[in-house]
Amino acid sequence: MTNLAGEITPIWELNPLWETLTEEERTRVLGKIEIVQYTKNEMIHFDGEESSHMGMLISGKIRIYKEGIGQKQIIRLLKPYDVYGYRACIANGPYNSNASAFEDSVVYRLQRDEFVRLAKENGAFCYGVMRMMAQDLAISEIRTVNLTQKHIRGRLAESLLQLVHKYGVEEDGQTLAMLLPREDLANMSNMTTSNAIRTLSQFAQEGLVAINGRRISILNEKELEKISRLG
Amino acid sequence: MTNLAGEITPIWELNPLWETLTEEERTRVLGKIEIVQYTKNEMIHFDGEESSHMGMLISGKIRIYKEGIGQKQIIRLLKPYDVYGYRACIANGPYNSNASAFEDSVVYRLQRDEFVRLAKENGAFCYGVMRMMAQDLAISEIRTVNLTQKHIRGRLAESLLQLVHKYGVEEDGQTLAMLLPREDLANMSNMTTSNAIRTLSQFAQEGLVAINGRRISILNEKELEKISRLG
DNA sequence: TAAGAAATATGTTAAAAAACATAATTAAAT
DNA sequence: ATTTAATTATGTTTTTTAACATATTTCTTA
Repeated sequence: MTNLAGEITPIWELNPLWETLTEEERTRVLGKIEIVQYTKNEMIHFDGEESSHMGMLISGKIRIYKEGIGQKQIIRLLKPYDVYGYRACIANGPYNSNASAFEDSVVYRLQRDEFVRLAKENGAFCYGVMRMMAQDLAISEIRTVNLTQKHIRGRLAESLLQLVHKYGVEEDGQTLAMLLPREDLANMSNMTTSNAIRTLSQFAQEGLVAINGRRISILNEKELEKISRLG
Repeated sequence: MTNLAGEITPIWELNPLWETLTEEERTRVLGKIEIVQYTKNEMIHFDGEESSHMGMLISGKIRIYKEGIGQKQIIRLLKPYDVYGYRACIANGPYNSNASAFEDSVVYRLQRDEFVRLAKENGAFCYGVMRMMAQDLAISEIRTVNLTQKHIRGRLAESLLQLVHKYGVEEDGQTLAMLLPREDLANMSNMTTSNAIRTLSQFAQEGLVAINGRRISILNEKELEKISRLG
């Protein structure tokens, strides 16, 4: 972790979450933000550790995950301008998941007390944070059912589609812009790495995807959706 | 569903969530609350249906669940003075789960717009609702890992312990106060009904619990905790 | 650039859980 | 009170997934 010096881009231009801040709050917050850099695979925070900051990813990619019984469970992946750690700050308690940099990443971070102060003094901001949390809660509950009830093929298909929607594809219109190791794909999909590798290569044999090392191209999105839907 | 007439008990005496309301808001809200009765197994709301109300359970028990691929998934069980449906109201969208009365139940319910108005006009109330949601989100994420990574015995042990902590035990200090059909126990624990029955009877053979029809007594909580912890 | 480590691939075996089957018991309805 | 339906119980089979094993390839890094 390295603290960087430099100009802070006005955060309300990066994520509409901050648009409800007053002029006074904007000035204050901009003065409080730290620019922090993490290197590939560096830990950002730990499950169980008392929350100290919330953050907004500026560049790079971050994974949020929990350590299960011998296996990691990726809860969500972040792309630039996504925020993280805000739930623990609001709960005024420990983080309930780990965060680590997927690749070299830069974040803006804000101390818990500053963030909580905004939520307490600005009702519109509070309401916005709450709506974001309501969204995350719905996603989490849907996810639980998907991960527990779908079979391996359905879970993997779903993860691939999530990657498409989260990070998009390259100019060819089908190659995932996110180059994810099989292990992370497995941790997203609640399966062992072996099974992620095996199932992905089955998908390739069936012509649903094309594999070129870590580069995965989605050849038949419709069919993957069907596999995901039917479990 | 039956609308009942009668006095509304001041809700801030039932659940501290409402304590932040001003005198004016208290009077207004009390005038808006409806008393509604549901009979055993009656549906209260459906997944996907546009949210119209949030509610607070006054008497009885309610299950919140999602329909998975051919199997229900119980997300949480409510006891009196728990609230439900508030997430969908805040998100200003559809419910993302089903709610049904586990037994004859009475609820106080409040229209979405009224609830949202409180959250928008009263920052302290908004903050309280948000903290509750932060709690629910943490629980949901922990639950996902537990349900996906623990084995059957671990999942069932965990459900039994949850029932102890949620609804408590009878005067003998060990018999669950909640008489849950095996099917619901299975739906809480992400397993088939057969496996819930089989595993529970294994626990009984091992002296961890005693079964008397639907009455389950917890004989060795320590050991159940161990089984739950180790998966 | 070579050696070592990590990641990917694929086959085989073992364990876990679902599906299926059928009986016994209990609860509900007439 | 008696029939019917639902729930509980338990055994057997099949499917699914993890665990294990071992090449092969691709990245690191010295």
